[in-house]
Amino acid sequence: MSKEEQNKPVEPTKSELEILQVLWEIGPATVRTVNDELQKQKEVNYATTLKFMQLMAEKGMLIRDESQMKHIYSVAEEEQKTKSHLLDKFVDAMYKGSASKLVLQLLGNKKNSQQELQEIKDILKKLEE
Amino acid sequence: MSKEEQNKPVEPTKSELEILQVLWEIGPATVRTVNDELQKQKEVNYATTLKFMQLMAEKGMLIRDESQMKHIYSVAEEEQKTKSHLLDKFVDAMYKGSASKLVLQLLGNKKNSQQELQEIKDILKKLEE
DNA sequence: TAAAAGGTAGAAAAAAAATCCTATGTTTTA
DNA sequence: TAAAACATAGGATTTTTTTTCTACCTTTTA
Repeated sequence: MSKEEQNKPVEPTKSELEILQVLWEIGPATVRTVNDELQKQKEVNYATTLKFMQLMAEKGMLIRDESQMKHIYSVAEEEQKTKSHLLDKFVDAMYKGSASKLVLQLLGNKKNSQQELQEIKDILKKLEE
Repeated sequence: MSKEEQNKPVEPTKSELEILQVLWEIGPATVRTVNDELQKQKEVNYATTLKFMQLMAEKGMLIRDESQMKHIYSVAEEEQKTKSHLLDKFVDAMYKGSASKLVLQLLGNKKNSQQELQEIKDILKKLEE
C-alpha cells in the first residue's frame, strides 16, 4: 500500500452510505440481510446490492469474510470516524466550515420538532457540568 | 407547469452547489464573474462553468436575464430555503432525522475550534431564555 | 476598420454512479 | 436424488454528472 493510499478517508456515494447505515445498525452481515433491510426503505434489486457491496469491498470501504459461502461483510472504518469526516465535508461545503452557522440554521428550522430542540438543549446542559 | 413540477425543491449536485455558494455571496452575476470566483478555489474551465450555469437555468435553479449580451444569472430560490432543505436531507441520510445527534457529534468533533464550540454553546444558551 | 478579446450555444466525450442480466456453483428440500 | 432456492461473479448497460471543443456572434482596442 503506497503512502497516498493509506488512511484515505471513506467517501461513500449516496447509495454506499445507505449500505453503511445498515451495517452500522445491524453489524456484520450478508448481502441478503443488507438487501432485506434496504428493501424496507425502498425497492432494491439483490444483484444491485451485491454489486455495491463487492465494489465497496474492493475500495476498502468494507471488509469481506469469504470463509463461508455466504460472505460476511463488515465496515472497515468505525462509524464515528466516517460520520465525522462526512460532517466536516458538509459543514465546509455548506457553511464554509462554520459549525455554529449550521446549528443556527438547525434551530431556525421549523421542521425540527419541539422534542428535538429540547434534546439539543439537554445536551448543552450536560456539557455545562 | 404541471403540479409535479411546482415547488420542487432545489437539489444541486456538488458542482452546482459551488456555483450557488458564489451567487449567494456576491449576488446576481455573469458567468465570467462566477468563474473568476471559483478560480480562487480551484482550477476551472470557463466553458465548464458556462455549461453548468446554462443547465442550472434550464432546470430552473437559476434565473437568467438575457437582455444584455452578458447574461446575468441569479438564484431562483432563496438561500435559506435551499440550505434548509439540504440540511434536512443530510440529517435524514446521516442521523435518521435526529438533529440532536448531529449536534452531539459536532460538539464531540475535535476538529472544531474552541471558538466554534463556544459559539455553539452561546447560541444554545440564548435559546434557553 | 481589422484584429483581438470576450461572449453564447451546441455537440460530444469522459468520468462517475447506479442498475441488472445471466452463467455457474452450492445448499436445501420435497 | 432431482428440483428449487440461494449464492457469487463477470459483463454490460443505463443514467447522471462533469468536462471540453469549436463555431459563430458582439464588443473592444490598436
